[in-house]
Amino acid sequence: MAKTPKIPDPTIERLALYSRPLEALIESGSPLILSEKLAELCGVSPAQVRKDLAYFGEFGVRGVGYDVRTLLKEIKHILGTDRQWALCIVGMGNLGSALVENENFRKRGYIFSAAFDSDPEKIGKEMPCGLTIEPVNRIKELVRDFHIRIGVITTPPLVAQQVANLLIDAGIRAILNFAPIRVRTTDRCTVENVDFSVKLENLAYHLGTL
Amino acid sequence: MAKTPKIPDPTIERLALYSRPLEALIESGSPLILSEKLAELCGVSPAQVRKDLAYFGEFGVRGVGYDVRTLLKEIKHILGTDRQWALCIVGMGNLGSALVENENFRKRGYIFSAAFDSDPEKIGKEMPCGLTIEPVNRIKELVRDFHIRIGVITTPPLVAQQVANLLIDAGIRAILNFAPIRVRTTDRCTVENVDFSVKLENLAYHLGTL
DNA sequence: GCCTGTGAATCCATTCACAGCT
DNA sequence: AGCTGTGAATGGATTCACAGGC
Repeated sequence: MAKTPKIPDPTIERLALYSRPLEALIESGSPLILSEKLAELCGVSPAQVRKDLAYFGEFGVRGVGYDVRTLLKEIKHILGTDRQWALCIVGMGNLGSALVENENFRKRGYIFSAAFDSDPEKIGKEMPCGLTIEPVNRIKELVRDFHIRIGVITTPPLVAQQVANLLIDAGIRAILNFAPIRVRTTDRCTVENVDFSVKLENLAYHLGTL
Repeated sequence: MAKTPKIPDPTIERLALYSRPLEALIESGSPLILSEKLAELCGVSPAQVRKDLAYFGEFGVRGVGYDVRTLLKEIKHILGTDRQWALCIVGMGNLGSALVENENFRKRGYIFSAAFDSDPEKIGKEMPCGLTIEPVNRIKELVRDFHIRIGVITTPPLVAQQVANLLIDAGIRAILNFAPIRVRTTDRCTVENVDFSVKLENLAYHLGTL
């Protein structure tokens, strides 16, 4: 990947957004798309779309538009979605179990290669997707053996930080955290937090008192 | 709720964030917290904390700090987390089922009052939480009867927009959408999107090619 | 003519630095 | 003295508006 001078973080978040309708467009034929149309499909402004894409190169043709197929390929390359990524997940409750079965992940190249829990009841159980639940003390070993670079945390909040530490210690470089606390990391390791109730509270606020 | 002139959206997102450690602090005793400490727990700057809170009033005491208990109460009031909200959810696959069982929601006052699916196999089944899965054609009726104001979408992407339309038509004022497409709404209805794979692609990008 | 690519202008959020209370 | 509350300054991201190329 070339030395990209300074890309706004929101931009790379939107690139992922753009790829969704592009995938659909490939199915449904039309080979060309305009920034205006793509913008509408994603709920952003056309100028935004053009600027975001321009950070990475000249993917369009002036006076014409963007070729859907090559645009998608470029975006996937930028994001790294044109390769496969091995994931592990810690905390096999309802949410964890739902995630490993989720087709959306696999379709985009994210493969769950190991699942962990601390509950002796769960350890050793095989899941519908074929994975067997492993004890947390095997994290380091399996992360190494399967070349896992991304970890997913779906534990209760009280143990999330400890689990994050275990993952970092095992060499994990990126964490997707579903527990409703901020986990702390070293700068070797990136974290993205997904907190459902934060989103709900957002909605509740906008609903006001009515 | 007072006429709040112009609150940045990120601010209200962070209010929800602040409430998490505050809840924990109430358990563990200490009645007072400084903006600096709260900031550290949430991974933001102290000035940010003070500014965010100041949008809504003077909750702290100069030279002293914030009283944990009253601060949490104020935040909850602002966000509307001091009341209960009835939710409905459409799409009872793995993810939907995991969400309705999630304790986190209930603890914050979000109560699932109805669950819908279009699969005849699933309709009529009772879930561990006690809800029975209803057919989508009862959305309007049940939304009305249970005074539901927030809808959650956990369907496959292809039907998400139709479902959103049904919800809006039924009078829903806010939607939490887990399907990986942008759903369009009227301005009577707010949407928050939660797209896991966008987050993963973010992480993959930051990992680069290594 | 038409739509992309892009510097300039605008808008918005965060940080700074200090005034104001206790 | 200490820490919050807040206008002013800074830093970034979005939008504008037009130049560039088919």
